[in-house]
Amino acid sequence: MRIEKNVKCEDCPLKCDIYLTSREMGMESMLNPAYVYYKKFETICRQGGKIDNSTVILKGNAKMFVSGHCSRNIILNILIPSNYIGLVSLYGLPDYPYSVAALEDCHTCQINNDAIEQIYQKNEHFMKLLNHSFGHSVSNIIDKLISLNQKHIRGRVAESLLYLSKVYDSECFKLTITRRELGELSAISEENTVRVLTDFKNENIINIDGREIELVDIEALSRISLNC
Amino acid sequence: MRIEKNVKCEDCPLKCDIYLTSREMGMESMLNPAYVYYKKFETICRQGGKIDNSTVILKGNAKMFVSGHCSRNIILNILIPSNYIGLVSLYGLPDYPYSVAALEDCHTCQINNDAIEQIYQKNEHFMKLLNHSFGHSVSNIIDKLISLNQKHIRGRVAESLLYLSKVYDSECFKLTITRRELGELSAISEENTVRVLTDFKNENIINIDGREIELVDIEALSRISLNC
DNA sequence: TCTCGACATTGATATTAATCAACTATTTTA
DNA sequence: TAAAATAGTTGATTAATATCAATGTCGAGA
Repeated sequence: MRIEKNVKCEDCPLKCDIYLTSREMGMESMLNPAYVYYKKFETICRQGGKIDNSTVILKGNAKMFVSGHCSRNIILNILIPSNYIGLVSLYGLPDYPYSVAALEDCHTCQINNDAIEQIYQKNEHFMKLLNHSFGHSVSNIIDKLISLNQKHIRGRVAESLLYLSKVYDSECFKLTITRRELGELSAISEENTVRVLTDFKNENIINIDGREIELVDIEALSRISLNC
Repeated sequence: MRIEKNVKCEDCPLKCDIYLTSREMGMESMLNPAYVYYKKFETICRQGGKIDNSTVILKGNAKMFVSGHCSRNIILNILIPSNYIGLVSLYGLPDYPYSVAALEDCHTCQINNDAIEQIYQKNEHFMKLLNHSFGHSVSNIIDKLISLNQKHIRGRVAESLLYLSKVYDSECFKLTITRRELGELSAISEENTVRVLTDFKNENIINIDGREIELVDIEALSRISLNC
């Protein structure tokens, strides 16, 4: 982790959103964003830690995960540039309910929650957006709950692959996560993750070359993902 | 389901909260709460259905659950008088992410969301509360996610019993749910639910007499619940 | 009171997925 | 570059839980 000086961040969504409103309200000078750089594997925020800022990923991938019992992790999301951390908890929780760790070197932009809170205290539109995002969080986690509990490993891996395809916005992508982490995304063991991937390959549903994955038969993946 | 006329609801928390603010803002007359009665087993709201009101349980128990694949259910919460339905989704989601069904005959108070929204549009305090409640929802479901995925059935049943003890606010309570539903609360089969209950009884951790359950050794239950 | 149906219980079996063990391939680092 | 660490793979075994089958119990209603 390193604070970066003299960063010019043209396309920082957090700054844009907040910057515009703060200027509108003449509170522009309060923002003082910090640009923070994390090396691969570094922790960006830790489950149980105090939330005191809103962070947006500018560059690099990160994983949002929860540490369960026996230090077994479940990955909730893969974060890509423009994704927020912490904002979902503004006014909500004092502590992070999850951890975030860098999968690659990550550049972030962080703004203190006090500043955001003061600016948005009377901004109904922003609060609505925040609530909306909360609602979707609840909905996503409920979906995950059902998947993990009721789908078999083939369905869970298929779902994860389809999810990653959406995240990377292509049917052909290079994984930023290990097989173990792909397992944690589906909440199954590393070994079974590999086995299912191999099966899918042999069934000509996907192509694998190391971390390069190509979804060949999306139709089949969707069908497998929906079966329980 | 039956709309009840001429109900006097002295201790309706929804009405109180909203009533006070609406009076403050001179919008009292917009509320028009409906008092609705549901017979045991009736659906109070259905997963995927449009959310157009906020409902508070005045009397009776209900279950909040999600229907997964193969119409297998997972119960998220048991609702008791004073618990809200739908409010958590105000501004958030257009559709219910869960269903609620009456476990007993239930009396409810329902207020149209449009009315609440207009009253609270500029009420920062209420929005904060709403966000706070959202944060806790996320947090609770994440906990459930970890439990279901990483705890064994003994731990999950122990956790459910401790949860029910909190809901019913006593170490000795009469279940409002069947064994099957107790299983759905722990996301395990009915048969294994019975087996674990019987084991707990033989280990003198609980006493069972039909639907009457007494938690004898809470210490042990907590320990079992925390083991993975 | 009898019967039906929902609920509860128990044992046997099958299935699923985790774990263990061994090994190969690929990166990192000294 | 060699050695060590990390990542990926495969097979065998074990453990956990679901499912199936049978039976018991209780209350509501004819």
